[in-house]
Amino acid sequence: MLTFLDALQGQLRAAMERAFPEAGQQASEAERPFDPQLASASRPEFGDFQANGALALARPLGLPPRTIAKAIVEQLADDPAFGELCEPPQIAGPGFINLTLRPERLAGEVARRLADPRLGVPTVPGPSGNSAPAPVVVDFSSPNIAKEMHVGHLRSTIIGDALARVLEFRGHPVLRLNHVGDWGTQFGMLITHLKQVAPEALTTADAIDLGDLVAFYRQAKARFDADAAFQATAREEVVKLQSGDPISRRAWQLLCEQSRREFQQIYDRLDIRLSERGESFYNPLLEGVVADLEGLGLLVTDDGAGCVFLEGVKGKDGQPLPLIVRKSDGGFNYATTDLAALRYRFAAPPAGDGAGRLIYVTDAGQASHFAAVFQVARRAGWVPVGRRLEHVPFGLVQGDDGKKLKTRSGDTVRLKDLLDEAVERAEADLRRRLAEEERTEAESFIRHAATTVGIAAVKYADLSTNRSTNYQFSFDRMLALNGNTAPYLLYAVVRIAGIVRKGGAQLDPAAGASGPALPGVLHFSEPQEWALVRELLKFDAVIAEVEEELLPNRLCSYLFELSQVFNRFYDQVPVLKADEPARSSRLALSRFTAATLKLGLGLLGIPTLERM
RNA sequence: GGGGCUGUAGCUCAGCCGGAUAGAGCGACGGUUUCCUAAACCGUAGGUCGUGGGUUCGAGUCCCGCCAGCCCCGCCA
Repeated sequence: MLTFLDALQGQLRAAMERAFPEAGQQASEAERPFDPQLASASRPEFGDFQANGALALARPLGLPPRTIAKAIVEQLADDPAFGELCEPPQIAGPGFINLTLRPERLAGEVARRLADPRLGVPTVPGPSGNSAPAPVVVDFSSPNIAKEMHVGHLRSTIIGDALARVLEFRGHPVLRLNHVGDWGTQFGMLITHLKQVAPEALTTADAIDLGDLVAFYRQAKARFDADAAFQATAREEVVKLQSGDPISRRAWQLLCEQSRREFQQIYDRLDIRLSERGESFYNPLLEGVVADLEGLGLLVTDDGAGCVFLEGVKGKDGQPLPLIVRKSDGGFNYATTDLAALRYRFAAPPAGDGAGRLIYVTDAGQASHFAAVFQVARRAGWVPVGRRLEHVPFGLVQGDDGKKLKTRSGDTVRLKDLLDEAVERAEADLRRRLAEEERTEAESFIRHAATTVGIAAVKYADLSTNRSTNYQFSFDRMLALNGNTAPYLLYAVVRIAGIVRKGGAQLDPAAGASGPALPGVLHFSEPQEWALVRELLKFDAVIAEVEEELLPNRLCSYLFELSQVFNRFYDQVPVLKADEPARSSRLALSRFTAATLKLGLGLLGIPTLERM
């Protein structure tokens, strides 16, 4: 619908300017040209679009809104391009202009998209001619080395991946950066502990298997908290590591490699691709960041700490709050690292990534931290004009009790356990249904279907709620076969795929040439067909919206609504039993629906099944 | 004390740049097996959109006050 929307936007504005030339002239000169306020129709009976611009003009023009609407509609009647696109407009209510696209244009658009593997979603053009668009950095997941991935990493990982997929599909080069916590004072105690319990690991390859890193971390932490001598050694170890001591460095690498292997198991299960670029990467740049802030006159030393005082952020005593970038002991902290990373990502290659847009997917609790970092970066001039810098916050994962999700014993929920349970539940559910229906399926089929459904349920539950609010985690709800859930959508794909198979049409548009030919002209007559056509054609606008607003739940809602509209269509209109030419046209709509659901779910990081 | 987020049907949540009669799923009640795997479809009931003001032709949406919950606030990330 985006191409139609663009065309109508221009036609409406031109009509408004022809209807009210003087006011239009003034509006343009004031840099506030007429806005037709074109939007999707709020109800189907109003057509495809509604233009609300006449209402806003009532006051400045001193005319009743319906009179204004009438004048605009009269001008539209003189525009042949408009006449080819739309039925005659209707004026309704206080002065809305309702627009209905001509059926043959809708049908033509369906045919065009069916022949396109991208289903009509355009790719972004380069900024100037042939050159590639600037990359988008999506910073997400970001677990800590030597710790386990837990439920706290779930949303960042899943939301970040979905956003990256949508941006990639739109043709942006995307840098998926895993900003892992691989640097900092905790490595002092970890390395000290490693040196003492397994010194051979530092000289011999694969001498030990660290195995349970979490237990290792706990042991180190326990000793650090209890033993003053250990503490002192650990502090010295931090200094050694930072000064590049080879043995300390080797120990650090061992810990990182072990963690990386464990993280990768989770990423493989979730089918998530990430480039690791941890905090240590920016280590050599920290000095320069602070020096440059000082050179810019932004740095103030307060209580021995290097601070940039924030504008518009006041503390308890009414004094401005600082962002500390150099600790009183001379060390740097996460704010310094975040500033270094931000600057590097915007900087032109080869000294940086040359990013056009920088997206941080972290929990909402870090909002003020990022606001502070962003402010300092802007004041330092590290955010080039025209580039976008966005924190994409999300709420907590809560249990049924409305509190932060914990295990029964009160521990943090490990991501591995969470995924295991989802898959186990999906499998039990599938086996029960197979038994009820007296179906027999291969073990490999059952395991594959259960894994797909279980993981999809976890992902979809997270993505389908507006990310800014906390969300209540519930296996029962996410695995429900009805409602806005992954199982419902996956099953919709299976059913529609079944219809298409039986009807003999090709599902994959890319393979269209080898399958039975589509009808040359699509014929639609029933309102249910038109409702489905209109829903299908919204896909491009939905993708554009997710790209802009970074809200995956908009795509989820769309896919769910599309399934519902399809089910209504299939319930009320015969497809396989219809006579030609309706049969082919209806099969084409079915094929289009399945393709849209598959593509949309794919962009959410959810693979589909042919049978389940 | 300051700042942020949240508050919409019994429950879980949508609600796009302010637009026409506030939506969905679950749960409850009632109806429907001519095509695909009924994991569906149709209908009924259920709302002072936390609350009080304001702006506007028009407010769930914008502004201000208040209430409640969660989170953040100098050297952890």
